[in-house]
Amino acid sequence: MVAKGSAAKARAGTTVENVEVARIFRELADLLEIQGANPFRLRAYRNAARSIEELPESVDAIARSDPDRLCELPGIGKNLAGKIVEIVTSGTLAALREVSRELPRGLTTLMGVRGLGAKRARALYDGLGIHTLKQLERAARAGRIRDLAGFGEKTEQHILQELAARSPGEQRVLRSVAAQYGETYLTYLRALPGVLQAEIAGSYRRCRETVGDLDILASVKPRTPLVGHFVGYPEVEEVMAQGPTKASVRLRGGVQVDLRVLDQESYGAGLYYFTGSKAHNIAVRRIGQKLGLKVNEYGVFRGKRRIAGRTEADVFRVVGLPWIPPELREDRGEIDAARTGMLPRLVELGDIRGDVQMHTTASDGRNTLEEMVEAVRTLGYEYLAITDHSPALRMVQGLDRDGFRAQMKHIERLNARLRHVTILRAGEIDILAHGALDLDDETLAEMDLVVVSIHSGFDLPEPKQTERVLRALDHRSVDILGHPTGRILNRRSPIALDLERVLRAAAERGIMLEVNAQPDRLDLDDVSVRAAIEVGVRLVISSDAHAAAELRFMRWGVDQARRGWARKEDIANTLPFREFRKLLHARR
DNA sequence: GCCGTTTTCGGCCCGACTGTTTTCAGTCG
Repeated sequence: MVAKGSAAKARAGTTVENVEVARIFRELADLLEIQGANPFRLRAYRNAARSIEELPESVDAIARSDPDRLCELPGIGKNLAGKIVEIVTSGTLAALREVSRELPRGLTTLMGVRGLGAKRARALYDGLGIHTLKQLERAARAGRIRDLAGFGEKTEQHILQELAARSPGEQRVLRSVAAQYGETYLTYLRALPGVLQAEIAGSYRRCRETVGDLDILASVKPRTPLVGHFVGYPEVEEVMAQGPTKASVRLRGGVQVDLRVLDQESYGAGLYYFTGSKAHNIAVRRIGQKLGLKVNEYGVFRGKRRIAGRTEADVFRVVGLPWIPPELREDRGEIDAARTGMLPRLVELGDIRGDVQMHTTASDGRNTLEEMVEAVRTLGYEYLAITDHSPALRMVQGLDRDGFRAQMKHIERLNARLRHVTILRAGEIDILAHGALDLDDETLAEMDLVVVSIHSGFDLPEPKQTERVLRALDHRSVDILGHPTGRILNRRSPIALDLERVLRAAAERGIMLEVNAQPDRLDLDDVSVRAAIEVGVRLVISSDAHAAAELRFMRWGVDQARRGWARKEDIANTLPFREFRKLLHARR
């Protein structure tokens, strides 16, 4: 199916997406694994897939214009460069067709079932001819799987459970939701006497926008029965595994939580190890190896002697690196940066001086302007922009020209008597179908700050969508492009946009891009944040609050920006009000 | 299949738990 879709696209003359190339490589790796191919070859395909996925520019464009440059991408050599060119030009991959002559493509979906890997997929196919989830379920129900060598009754039951559990809960959990589950669990665990330290590690600690599961790490005094306490948590629905130092449970609501218990001497090494990412850990372990050291979750060892483990900083120190913030640990260049003293000093929540997108009851907000101002004051910000919607957004009753003018007058009166905080007269103006703005030029020119966003026409093809956005950015009153890709996590894909061109245009015109901090938007994403900074685009982090309580979403946006290597100076709303205002004036 | 402050050949991260095994393979993170 993958190859067919690509072929159709290639014929239509449009580009093959990076994620699609990555998916083909992953599928090929899975099939090769089932065939029993050299494991390092599989790793090469999977590394390449990841590398392509994280590439902020189009691999299709590189393949067409300058194929030699493909070999400069991490994990891509001559062979894989050739395969990328083949995918981009023909839409298919001969190697994939070849493997699927021997093995049905569907076999790889079996590997998506927890507990089934390549070996068992192969056994299921060879023994029972199973290559779809439906066949798998039927065979399990009929009790035919238990007779296969290496399988048993328990495995069969487990497969049925996994199949039953999977349909609704395949999505990753939003970081903000994971935070609620995780922090409560943590409080419960810490309350057990004998628990010395406990933290959430994994992708949650790395501040990824979504998490697959939660990894909790704890150190205890000897003989503390933490695993028992862990599985006894009232919200636990199912205990999936339980050993002396490790356990996995599934909570009501479907979130999986893993616990690892270590003693204090190993806590730092364990925290480091289970924070990941896997790719980062492997890279650092390799450095350790070259120094004659063994790095594992219990510490760093020279021979049998542990030379580090109590803290993360110790682990980094003995392999010759400074401590690297978890947000950067993705093996995207942070290790080289650390080695050469080039790690960025990342922006922090405390650096934020203003919030420049929020809504009031004048459009779709739930609190009045005065209530929002008061809430902003409590947070200690110096300024805020009120950015109610424009008229095109019918369903929320956006403001029209007169509405905005009345609101601006109102704000002027409020500003006259406010101290310590200034309200910017602003709006979130819709970008209409062909890139025109949803408010007259005169009113726009009177505003202190103009955010423009797309709220309709999400499905335009890339060239049209890109032209539409570029045209909107041509408007001289525009200051900020709001939630630039329009994606909603787990619900709506990003619009098709040539982000490179948009970034270049924004850089030229001094237009800022938003990192929208709504936990289901987090738009721009981490890779795009970094790409924006690299071409010199200034960013803002905005809560886009639709209620006073949502002003606190700012933290999710800051996390996201940090993952994109953003420093304080990359984020315009870390500026004091005078300087931020100067920045706005300089544009006009 | 990639990659190189030991290398263009010979490496490529490491340990816990489960279930099916009589000492370990498979899977996962």
